[in-house]
Amino acid sequence: MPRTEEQNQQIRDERQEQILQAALKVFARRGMAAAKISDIAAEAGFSHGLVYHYFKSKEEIFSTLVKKALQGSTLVIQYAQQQEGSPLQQLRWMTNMILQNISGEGAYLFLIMMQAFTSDAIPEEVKQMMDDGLAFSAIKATLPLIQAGQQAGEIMPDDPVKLAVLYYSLIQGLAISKIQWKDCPMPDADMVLRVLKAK
Amino acid sequence: MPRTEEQNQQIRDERQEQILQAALKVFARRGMAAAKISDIAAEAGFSHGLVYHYFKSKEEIFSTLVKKALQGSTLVIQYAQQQEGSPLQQLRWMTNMILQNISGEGAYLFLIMMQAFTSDAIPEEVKQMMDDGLAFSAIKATLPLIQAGQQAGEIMPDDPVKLAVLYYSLIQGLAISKIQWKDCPMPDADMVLRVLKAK
DNA sequence: GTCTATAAATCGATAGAC
DNA sequence: GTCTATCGATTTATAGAC
Repeated sequence: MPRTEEQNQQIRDERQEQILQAALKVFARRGMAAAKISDIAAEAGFSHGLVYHYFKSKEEIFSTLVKKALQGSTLVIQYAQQQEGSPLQQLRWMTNMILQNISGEGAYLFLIMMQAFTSDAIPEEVKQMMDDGLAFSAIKATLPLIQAGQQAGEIMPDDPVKLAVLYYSLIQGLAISKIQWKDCPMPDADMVLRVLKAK
Repeated sequence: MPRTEEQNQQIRDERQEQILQAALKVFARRGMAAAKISDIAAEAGFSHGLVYHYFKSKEEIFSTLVKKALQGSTLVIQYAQQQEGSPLQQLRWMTNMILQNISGEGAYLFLIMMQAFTSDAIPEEVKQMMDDGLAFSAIKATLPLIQAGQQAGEIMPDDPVKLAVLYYSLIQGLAISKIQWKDCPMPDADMVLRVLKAK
């Protein structure tokens, strides 16, 4: 009895997701360039031929992951601004979400994004995504939140861009620390927000 | 007229340093795996054959750079503890040194170290260096400073390890931000130390 | 849909000329 | 000391069998 088209579609979706999950781990651990298609295939439990059945190239897999990571990070900021409460409370909500994310598999996505930002050895399409302003969108999108907090006297009066850099540097650094040292003690949101809060 | 042995030695030292400088840039930009020997040779202005005349392999070049980076970072901590003043003042001195370093070429060394920490695709010798405790030596070496500061009431009372993680995460994140965004506004030492200071 | 065999290209490393 | 030519291994990507 042959499979229905519906079942085939389900298999395809499943495989695609399995490959992406496997690729995320391999890319994070070995980097885009050092990651071999055979590594990804082995991690997912398939032959390397199958990977090429679902993705045109290694670059396409990497691009897909970066896209997902960027979308995810902009979403968190949007949700934060829809939360109730003062700007500082919104920032606290967002920080909590991010810290929670970092503690799980989410740290890998941070590493992928960082590779995309710092490495030259990435697909042209990914470079494009970075240049198109999506790159600093996180900082830009957070500026209104910071400025509102400053007017409310909750956040220290200083260059908002500098404060945003400070904040995201800490977040990014924590994600890396978590990967470097799996059981490292993680600070809570309020400790992170000390870099922003008014005295 | 043939060169004297002295002149030859000088040429060798010079070439070795030129290759290391070029390799630092290439490794930081492309990662250990993606970096090609021909890239390094081109950056230094030599043929790829000459690189192999001075280094046994690509791995050896990478290991040499990681070693230098690790030595440098432990040195700063040692010097900091020899500075006069309170623990917080010593930390401020150290933070200033690091921030100054990051603003220049030093950021590349941070990236190299981070690759060494996070990537699986690195030489066995380098992994050894990390495992041998040199890895978290920065955090360990800073603990006395933090604890002294807590007793003096200058630093907030909390798990010293957690505070060290917070501090170094921020430092590391700032180094990465600086590479991602060459002209990003950098905070001063006191802004960084807000994550440690007592209220 | 999945696998194995294979082509094509890339790159680390060496040998030998100058 | 420096360069060019070349080997050998690895890896991406494809073709074709099941």
